[in-house]
Amino acid sequence: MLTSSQRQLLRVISECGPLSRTEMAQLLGFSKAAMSGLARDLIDLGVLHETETVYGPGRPSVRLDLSPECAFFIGVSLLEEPAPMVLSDLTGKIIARRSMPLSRDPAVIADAVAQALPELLANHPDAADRLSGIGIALSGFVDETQARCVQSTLLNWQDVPLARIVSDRCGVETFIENDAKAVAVSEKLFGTARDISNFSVVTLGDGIGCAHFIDGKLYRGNHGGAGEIAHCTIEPGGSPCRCGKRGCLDTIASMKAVGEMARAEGLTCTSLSELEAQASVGNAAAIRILHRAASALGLAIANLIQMNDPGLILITHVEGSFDGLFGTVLKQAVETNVLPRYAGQTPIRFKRVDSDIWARGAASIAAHQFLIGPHSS
Amino acid sequence: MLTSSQRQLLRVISECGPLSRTEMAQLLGFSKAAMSGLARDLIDLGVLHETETVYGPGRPSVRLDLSPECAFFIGVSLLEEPAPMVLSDLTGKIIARRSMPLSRDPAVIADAVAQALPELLANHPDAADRLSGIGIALSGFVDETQARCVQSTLLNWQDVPLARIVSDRCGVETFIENDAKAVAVSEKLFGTARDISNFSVVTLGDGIGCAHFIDGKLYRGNHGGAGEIAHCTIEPGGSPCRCGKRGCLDTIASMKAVGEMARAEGLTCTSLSELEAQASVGNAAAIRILHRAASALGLAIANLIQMNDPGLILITHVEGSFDGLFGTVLKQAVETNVLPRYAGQTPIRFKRVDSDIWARGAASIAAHQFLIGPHSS
DNA sequence: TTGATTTGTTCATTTAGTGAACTTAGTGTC
DNA sequence: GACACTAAGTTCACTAAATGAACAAATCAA
Repeated sequence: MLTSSQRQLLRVISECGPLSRTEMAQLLGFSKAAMSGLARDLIDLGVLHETETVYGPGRPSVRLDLSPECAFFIGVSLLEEPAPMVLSDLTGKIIARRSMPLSRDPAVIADAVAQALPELLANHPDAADRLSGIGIALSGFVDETQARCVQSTLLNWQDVPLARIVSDRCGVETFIENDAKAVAVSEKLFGTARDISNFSVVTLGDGIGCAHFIDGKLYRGNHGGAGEIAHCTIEPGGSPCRCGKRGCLDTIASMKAVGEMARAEGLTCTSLSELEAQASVGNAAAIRILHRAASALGLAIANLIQMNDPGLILITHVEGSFDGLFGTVLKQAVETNVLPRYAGQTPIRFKRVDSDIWARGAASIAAHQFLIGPHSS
Repeated sequence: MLTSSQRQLLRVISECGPLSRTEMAQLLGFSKAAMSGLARDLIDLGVLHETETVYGPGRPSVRLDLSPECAFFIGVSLLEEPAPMVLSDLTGKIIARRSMPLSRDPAVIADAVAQALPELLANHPDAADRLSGIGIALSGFVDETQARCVQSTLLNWQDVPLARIVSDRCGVETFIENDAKAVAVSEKLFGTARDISNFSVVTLGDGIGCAHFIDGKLYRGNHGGAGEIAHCTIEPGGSPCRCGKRGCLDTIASMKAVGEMARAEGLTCTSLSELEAQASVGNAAAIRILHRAASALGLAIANLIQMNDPGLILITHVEGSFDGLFGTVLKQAVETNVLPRYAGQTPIRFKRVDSDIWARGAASIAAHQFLIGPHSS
C-alpha cells in the first residue's frame, strides 16, 4: 500500500510526464530531503525508474518516470456481445486482447472473467506475476467506491456488488465504472487530458455518453448521474425517447438516431462517413440529417461549456471523421451558442477511437486505483 | 495562521453544527488524543467554545461550536448604487449595515471602503478589534486566488487587482468574488446548504446567476466562468441578448426580461408578484409571460441536473413567491425535462432573500477564507 | 585546473500524529 | 447512598514523516 505522499508523486508524474526529483519537490511543495526518500522507496518498489539525464549548469538532473511494467491491469467492457477484454500495462499500452461471452448474471460474468484470465495472461508471465487489478465498464450508475452497480437498465441490475463478486471469483482486486466515466479516466491517465484538471469527455457512438473531470478528479454527481448529457432536452416537445421524455439529445445526435433518420428518409447508407459522402455530393436528406444532429450536439456542448467552463472538451467517435459537414456544423453551433467572449476559448478536440475504447477505459479504472488510490484530492 | 487539521475541524463543525470531540475524531479519522489537542488549541484561540452537554450512558459529551464573535467580516456589494456594506460575525449574522458610493475606479472604491469602515465599526468595539477580512462581490470573473478581477463588463475592468488595492488602503485582508459564487459560498457556510457537498445556486433577480459547489468546494471553472447559466441558449434563434447571441435564458426568465415583456404587452405591472396576481385573475398576457419564463428556467435547471447531478438546487429570489403559477410551471418544467428515473430525486429549494444578499455573500467570502482557507480540499 | 552551480543525499531535529493507560463525570442497580 | 459500569476526554511516551543545514556529486565555464 502506497502512502499519500507517494501517490501525490505518482500523480504529478502521470500528469506532467518524467520529472526530476527537484522539479517534483517544487511542484508538490516538499523538501528535497523528503523527495529523495520518497523517490528511493518508489524506485525500490519498482514503480519508478530513472530515465534521461538533463544537462545544464550545475549537476545534471535525472528524470524519473513510471515503470510501465511494474503493474498490469485487465479491462472488461460489458457493452458489447461478446464482451471485449484487454490486458494493459501501467501506461495504458495494450498487451493482449480477448473477448468473453456477455451475460446479465453477475456470477456468470465472474466465471467468464476467471476463465478468460489465464488465456489473456498466457504469453505474459510478467503480467501474470504483477496483475494488480481488474476494471469493468458498464452502462449504468456506479457507486463512489467503484464497487457496486446501483442501477443498470441494459443489464437489468439494481444494486449489484459486481466488484466483490468478480474479485472473490478471480482473486484480483476489481473495480467497476460507468462507461463514459471510465473513458474520461483513461484520457486523464493515458490520453490527451493528462495535464488538464477540468475537462469533459463526450463519447459519440450508438449512444452519447459524457463525463466530467473537475479539479483533477472524476466528478460522479450526487447520484452517480453527472454527465447524462444524452438526455438533456434539446428540442422541447421533440421526438419521444426511450427514456420516456421528449427531444433528448440522444434522439437527434447519437449515431443510432442518425442511422434511423437516414433509413426513415429512404437512404441506404446509415454510417456517419457514408452520410458525409452523400452530403458532399449534394444529397439534401443527408445534409439535413447531419446538420440537425451536429447542431443539436453543438448546442448541448455549448450549454455544457456555459455551465461548467471546462478547459477542454474531448469528443471521441468510433467512426467517421470531423473534417466534413458534421464537424463544421458542430463547431459552428458551439461557437454561436457560447458567450461571444468565450468563443474559441474552450478547445474542442476530436479523437477517433477503436472498439477497444471501453475495455481500455475499464483497465484505466484499475490503474487509477493503483496509482492514485480511492481517496479524494 | 491555522493548521490544515484545525481547518478540517472547523469545516466539519461548520457543516454539521456543534459536535463533541469524540464525534469529530470519528468523522475526521483522528485519534481522540489528537482531537483533544486540536480542540484545546482552538478553544484557547477563541475560535471554538463548549456548548451543551449531552447526557447518556458514560461520561457526558460536550459539544463544541464556533464562537460567533471570534472574528468579524465586512462584505461589500458592487452591484448596486449606492453599494451596500454589511458587518457580519463568523456565523453570518449581520451586525451593522451601511452603504457607500459606487465607482468604477478601484482606488475610489478603496477610499470609499476605508471611509465607511469606521462608521460600520463605530458601535462595535469587538468587531473593530477582531475584524478579520473584507469580501467584495462584483459582477464579472475573478481569478482563483480571489484577488484579481479578470474581467467585468459592468465595471469595465480588465485584470484589476482589486483585493490588493483595497487591502493596501484599509489594512485588512481582502478577497473578491463573483456575485453568484459569493452567494453560493454564503449558503454553504451560513445557509441551507451547509451539509451538502454538491449543489448549485441559482440567483433569480434582474439578472440570473448560478454557481456550483462540487465535492464541498466552490467550482470556478477553467476561466472562472462556471455557472454562466444565464447565457445558455434556451430558444435557439430566439430574441437577441445583450451578450451578442440569441435566445439566452437571460432574455426570457430574468426579472428584467419578464418586466420588459410585460411592458411590451401593455401591462402596467412588471414585478413577479404583480404578474402572478394578474395571472390568477385570468390575464392571458401575464399567464403567457410567466409560463414562458418559468418553462425556460425549468428547462435550464433540468439541463443542469442532467449535466451535473447536484444534490440540491437552491433558487434565491428577491421578490415574489414560488407557490403561484411561476413556481408551479417551473417545477413541472424541471420534472418533464429530467430523466424520468431522476424526477423528484433532486430537491429544489426556494429562498426569498433581501437586498443584502450580495453583501452577505461578499462577507462570507472573507469568512470562508478565515475558516477554511485558500487551500483546496 | 579551478570555481561556479545545481542536483541529490545524509542526518539530526521538529512536528503531528498514534495507542494505551488514566481521569472524569455521569447513569443504573441494589 | 455505595458501587459497578460506561463512555468522554486527557496525558504521555513513542513513531512516522516531514524539515533544514551541511555535504557529496556531477557537470559547465573560464
